Amino acid sequence: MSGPTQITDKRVERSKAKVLAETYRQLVQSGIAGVSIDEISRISGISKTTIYRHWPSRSALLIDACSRLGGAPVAPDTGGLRSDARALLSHLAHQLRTANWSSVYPSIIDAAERDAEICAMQAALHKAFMAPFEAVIERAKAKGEIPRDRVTSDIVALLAGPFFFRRWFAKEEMDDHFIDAVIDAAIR
Amino acid sequence: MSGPTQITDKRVERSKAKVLAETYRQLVQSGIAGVSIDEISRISGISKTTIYRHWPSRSALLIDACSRLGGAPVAPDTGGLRSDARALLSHLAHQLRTANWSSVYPSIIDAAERDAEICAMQAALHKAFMAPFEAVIERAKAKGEIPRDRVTSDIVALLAGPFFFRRWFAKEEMDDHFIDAVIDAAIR
DNA sequence: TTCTTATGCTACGCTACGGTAGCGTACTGT
DNA sequence: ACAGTACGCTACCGTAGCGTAGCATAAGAA
Repeated sequence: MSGPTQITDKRVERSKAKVLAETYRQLVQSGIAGVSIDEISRISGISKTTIYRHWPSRSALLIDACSRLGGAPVAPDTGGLRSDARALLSHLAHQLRTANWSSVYPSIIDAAERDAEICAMQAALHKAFMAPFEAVIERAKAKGEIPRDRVTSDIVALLAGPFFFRRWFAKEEMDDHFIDAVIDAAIR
Repeated sequence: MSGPTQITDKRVERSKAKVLAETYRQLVQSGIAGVSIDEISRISGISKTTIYRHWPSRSALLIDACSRLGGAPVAPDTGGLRSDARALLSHLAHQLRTANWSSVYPSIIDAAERDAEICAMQAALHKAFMAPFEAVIERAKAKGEIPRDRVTSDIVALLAGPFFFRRWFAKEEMDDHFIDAVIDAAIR
C-alpha cells in the first residue's frame, strides 16, 4: 500500500530499535504483564518521554512488539506428506522447547481473553504460524495424498494441538516417538 | 492425614467463604493478574486485615482459590471406548465453551511459566482434570479395545490437545463433526 | 553553517497495590 | 454470664506504575 513509509531520521530509527529490543527482552523474561515503560526507559537508555513520542500508550508498544514475534514461516517440501509433516512437527517441538516466544505466548493468550486488540494481534500471529501447516496439507490434497473431503483445519488441529497441549498444559516431552504417534493419528 | 482440621468458629467459616467467593469472581472476570486484595475486601465486605489473618499473602490466597477450580471428575462408562471418548470430548468441548475456569486457565498457564508454586498447583489441577481420560483409556486397554503398547499419555494428548488448541489458540468451533474427527484419529 | 527536529532531563500528578499496626467492638463456644 | 477471639475500622508506609509538562541540548538534514 504505502511502501516503506520513508523514515529518514536515523535518530528515530535508533530509538525505536532500542526500545523494541528492550521490550522484547522483558516480554520474554516476564510476559506481557511484566513489561514496564519505566524499566524499558531505564535499561534501554531511551527517555520515557521519547518512548511516548513514538507510541501513544503502553498497549500500543506491546502490540507492536508482540507482532514482531513470529519469524518468517517456511513450508517444507520434502516430496511426501508424511515427511513434510515430520519436518513441521519436529521444528515445532524444537521451537516450543527453545524459542523465546514460547514463554511469551501464554501471556498473549491470556491477555487476548480480555483485550480485543491483543485478541486481533494473536489471531494474526496464529495465522502466520499455522500457514506452513495449511500449505503442506493443501499440497497433499492436490497430490491426492489426502482425501479432499477432510477439513484442513481439522488436520491442523490434530497435528499441532497435541504439541501445544504438551508444552503448556501437560508439560511432557515431545520426542520422535511422540511425533510419529501424532502423524500416524492425523494422517491415516 | 489430619482430617477435616476442625474449624468450629462460624465467623471464620463465613469470612473465608466470602473472600474465596469474591476471589473466584475476580479470577473468572480478570484472571490471576486482575485479582486485588483491596477490591476483594471492598466488595466482599471482609476487612483487609481479616483477609491477611487467614492467608499469609496474596499468592497464598490465589493458590487456594485456584485449587478449588476443578470440579469432581467423572469417568463415563458407557460400555465402549468410542462412546466413552465421545462423552468425554463432548463434555470437554462444552466446558471449554461455557465453564468459568476456561477463562481463568490461560492466566494460570502464564503464571506457571514463571512461578514455581503456581506451576505445582497447575500440575495438580491438570492431573485431576485428565484423570477421567486416563481411566477410560486404561479400561479400554484392559478390555483389549486398544493395544497395550500404545502409550496412554499419547492418547490423552491426541484426544484433548486438539480441543485446547481450538479453544485458546485457533479459536475455532468444536462441533460434533470435530469430535468424531478427533476420535477417528486418536483411536484407530 | 543554519535550521529543524528528535532527544534527554527533572519534576511532577495520580492511581493502585501489598502489607502492617493499634484499638475498640461484636460475636461465639463453653 | 463470661472469657476468648475473630472482626472491622482507620490510618498508615513504601513501592510501582502510567502518562505529562517545560525546557535545554545535541544531532541530523539542507
